[in-house]
Amino acid sequence: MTKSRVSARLEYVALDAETRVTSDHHQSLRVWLRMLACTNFIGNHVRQKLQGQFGTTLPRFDLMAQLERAPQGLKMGELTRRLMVTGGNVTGITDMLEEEGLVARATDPNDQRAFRVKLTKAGEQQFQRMASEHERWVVDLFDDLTVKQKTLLADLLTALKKSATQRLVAQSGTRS
Amino acid sequence: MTKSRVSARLEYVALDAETRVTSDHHQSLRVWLRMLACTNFIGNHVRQKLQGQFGTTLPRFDLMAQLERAPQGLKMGELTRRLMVTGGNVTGITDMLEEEGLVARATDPNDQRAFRVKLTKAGEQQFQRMASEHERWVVDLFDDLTVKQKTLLADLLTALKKSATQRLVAQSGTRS
DNA sequence: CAGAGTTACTTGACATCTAAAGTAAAAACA
DNA sequence: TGTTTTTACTTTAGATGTCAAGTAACTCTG
Repeated sequence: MTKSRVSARLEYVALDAETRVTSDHHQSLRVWLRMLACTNFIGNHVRQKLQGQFGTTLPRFDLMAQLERAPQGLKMGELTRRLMVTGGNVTGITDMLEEEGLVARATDPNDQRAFRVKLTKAGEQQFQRMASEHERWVVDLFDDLTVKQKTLLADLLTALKKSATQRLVAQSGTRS
Repeated sequence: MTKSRVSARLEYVALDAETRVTSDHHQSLRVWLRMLACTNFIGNHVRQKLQGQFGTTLPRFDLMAQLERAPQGLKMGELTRRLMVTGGNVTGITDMLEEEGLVARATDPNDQRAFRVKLTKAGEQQFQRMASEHERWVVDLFDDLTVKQKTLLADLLTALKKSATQRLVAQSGTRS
């Protein structure tokens, strides 16, 4: 009810200068919610496919994807940064993947505290099988967008990431 | 291995018509990853703010946000659809919010199985306080984007959602 | 109206996640 | 050199999340 009322309001906003202010004010929020919905939708789909066809999960796939492009291995901290999750989480997922024999922790010769996490042979093989399928799924979902639209979307996302990062830096700078 | 080779390849793609096909093929994947990174980044920020300033969580806020625009209340199933999460999850979050006195389950007169979940007075008040802050955070993160850019982004996301939805429908249709 | 199938929700097992506290090694420094 | 501080990772408690099985109420059929 209310949701449709909101949508309805947005429809005739273009006609009403008074309401337009409200619309502009809410624009960022609406874009954000739409983006979140989109991401959830696609993410859910990919997750279900990954579970159904390979019996694995999205976080495990993501971690393996990071390792796959780092043949020399990655330290836990590096994985934390790249996956944008907390360290404890990386520890847990790595434990799981290690139990499954897909990754291995190798001691870092330069630092006894750290590990280099690498894909095992089995991990590489499994990842290769999953990666091409994974790409197919994503490409398929994006299929109605033109190359130009995708380029535009990528650029806007880059701009958004930059904006958000700078705002965050500015804010934390002010705080101290 | 393959992935880093891909990145390197993407650099000089503009010069090579033969390779451009490959680039186009990977474009959707790259857009998707960028979108995911963006969403995670902003989501993490909002979550931390919500935790720090109001001691609550993003899923609770999201659920309350849905209820706030539905004064007559929403059934659990409706929440499931809108939040795009499973029913068990909605049950859990609703339980928490109910314990905190922010929402209430009212029996549905037409259906003894169902509830109408509503915000309590306290819930409404708390949500109002959170919502304006929440919007400030988001607006701030989007601040470097122009109105035109945000409009464009919203439109592209709508197109993407539509594409993904249709592809999904087409696929499940084929399957049966 | 009785039985079968649906629907609405909850429960249980388990995998992610975070935040915060803990451990041990490395680095900085006095 | 010996102490302090950082850094790298793990552990813990608790909140989400999924999926699948369970329960109870509705609906549909004959």
